[in-house]
Amino acid sequence: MIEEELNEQQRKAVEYDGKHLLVVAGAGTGKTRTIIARAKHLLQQGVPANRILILSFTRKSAREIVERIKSEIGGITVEGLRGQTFHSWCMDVIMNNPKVFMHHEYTLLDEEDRESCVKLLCGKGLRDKEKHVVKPASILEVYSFAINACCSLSDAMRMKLYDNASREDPATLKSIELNKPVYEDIIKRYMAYKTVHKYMDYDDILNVVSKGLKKNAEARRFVSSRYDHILVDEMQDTNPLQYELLSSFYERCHLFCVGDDAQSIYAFRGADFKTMHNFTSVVPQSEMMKLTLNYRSTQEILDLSNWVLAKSPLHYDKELTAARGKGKKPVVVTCENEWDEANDVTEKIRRSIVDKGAKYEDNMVLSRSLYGLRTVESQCISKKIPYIIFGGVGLMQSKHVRDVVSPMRIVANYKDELAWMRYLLLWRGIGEVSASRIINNVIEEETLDKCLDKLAGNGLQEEITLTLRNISNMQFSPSQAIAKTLETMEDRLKELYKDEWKWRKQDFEVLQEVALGTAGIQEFVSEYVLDPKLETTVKQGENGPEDACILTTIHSAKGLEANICYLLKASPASFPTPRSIESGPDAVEEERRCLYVALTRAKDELHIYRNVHSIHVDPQSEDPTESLYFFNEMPDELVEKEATRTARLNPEMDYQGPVVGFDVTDDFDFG
DNA sequence: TTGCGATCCATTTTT
DNA sequence: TGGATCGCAA
Repeated sequence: MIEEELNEQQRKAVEYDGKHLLVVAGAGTGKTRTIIARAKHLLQQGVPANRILILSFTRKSAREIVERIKSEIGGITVEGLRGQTFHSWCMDVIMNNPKVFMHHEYTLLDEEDRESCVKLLCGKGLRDKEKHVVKPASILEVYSFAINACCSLSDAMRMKLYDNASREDPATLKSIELNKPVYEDIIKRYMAYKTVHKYMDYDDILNVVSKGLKKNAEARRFVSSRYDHILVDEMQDTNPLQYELLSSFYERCHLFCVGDDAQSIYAFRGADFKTMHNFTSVVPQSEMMKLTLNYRSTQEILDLSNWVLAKSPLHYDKELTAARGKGKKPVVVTCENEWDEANDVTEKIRRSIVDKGAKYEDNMVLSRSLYGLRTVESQCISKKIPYIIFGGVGLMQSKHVRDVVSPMRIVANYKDELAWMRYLLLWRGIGEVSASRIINNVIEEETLDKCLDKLAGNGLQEEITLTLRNISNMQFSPSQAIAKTLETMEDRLKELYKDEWKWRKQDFEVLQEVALGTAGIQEFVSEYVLDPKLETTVKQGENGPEDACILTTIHSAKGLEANICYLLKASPASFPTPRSIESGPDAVEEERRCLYVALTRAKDELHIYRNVHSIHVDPQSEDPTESLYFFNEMPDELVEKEATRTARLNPEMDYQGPVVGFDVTDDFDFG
């Protein structure tokens, strides 16, 4: 057992014995450690493990916390201790209380299903009253925001479609009022469609429980009496809907919430970090505490992070101090373009291994977007550097896996129209029209078997029915069902994916592995929507998956740390993005917090990349991408500067400052 | 109606 | 870079 020392602030929080507590914890101040210590403290006080609930925002951190508790707490039984996302917890609540919520036999829609659903309802070429094209995705965005932020449709439209324009702007208001019926119509039809087909989307999971508990005092009493303590991680990402949900537990449970307002980067999902500032007035009988001592980074890295935050017009009241003391200054690397950047990053990674004896996993590459990781990824491949991508499209979302899962979904719930559609369209000779006809013909039957009999009567290719029958006969061995499905579908899949099939096929071995952990088709298909266990993609497993460098989006990096961090594309027009500039100051500040999250991941070394053109940026420029650039006017003493060879050879580059850490041996290998 | 090829498009972030 | 969409031929 690792008995890590808690500092005074942490200990006070951990041993808090009032009702509700919010711990405002800066980056690297031991947020997770505090939650774990709290859980441990409660267990030692004799609180049964099954009366403690740990909630987090992402699956990754929920999983990590529970794993760490299990490994760090010896001697006490942690059986029944649960760490879940808000979504998976609410799903459990729905399943355990079927009579209260009445949604236990609904099929979950994932993001893609949901979009095809709305596409269906929109028809093609839908336009609003001002003749602008309305994209199904933006309807969903507005709808989802309204639910999560608990706001009106008009407000959601204003935030999402009108760049968060002022509430008073008459032109905007007029436009919203004019177009609202268009959105309202589709949304209503979407909601009706979900009800008819017994579908539930991500937002419904929270909404059903939150509203259900709020309305029904009896249910509230019953459900909340299941727990004594609720520990909430990443509190700054909690949106109004989740607040509402938690409010049903104020009375009977103790809340222990941990978060950092400066790391709030989920405003696009309705989270508002300012709510955290009001915690003590919103939550009755609550108190607030702070953690300010940083254990992760060296002072130099924190100095830069503090500077970024201090330049914000918002007041974060944060000045982190490094418990570890001095180290190396962050390095700003100027490069020519993204290939030059990727080359330099991968070269540094390679050298950290060869020269310094580091492991691959000591290296973390951070990017604003998934897209931005591409170049580094391809360099990793050509240089044979093993890597893991966090925040990537999981295996479960990939096309070929969904293809194979679709017949399984049909068997799990043969009324699942969307699954039928996807499955039938796969086959040669069946397009949208025939597929709809077949579905209408078949779906009214009373049992799956009758359904299949009727399907067979349609004179279709034999494999279409055979695949479904096979799965139906293997209801309780999903792994074998996958194998059998591959047999009957392989010819068609080969035809569809051509030479890609060779590598796509390998994914199914992993999928079968996952399926072994579930009791049946039913469980397999519903679990994968909520918790696709394969959300990371490991490639280039030269040293096996145990040691690989981490490529991640900043959003997925929250809670992670690494000795050496590389922040990509920290150039103007990237920090902040033009898009956020258009959306106003709030969005720009969210970008700043994003940058802050990125900087504070680094323990020892931080390399910040920007392109050559960033050097010419004029803070007085008319162009907001230049004037708002976060690294404008950065004091020289905070960082070291260097340039890649290519950038340096660029004749246009008239950078006068010192070029540090650059010599011939520093260059990359052209051969 | 289906399926293929060409063209154009845009690229935040997550449950 | 690929992805989604559009238009055209079978």
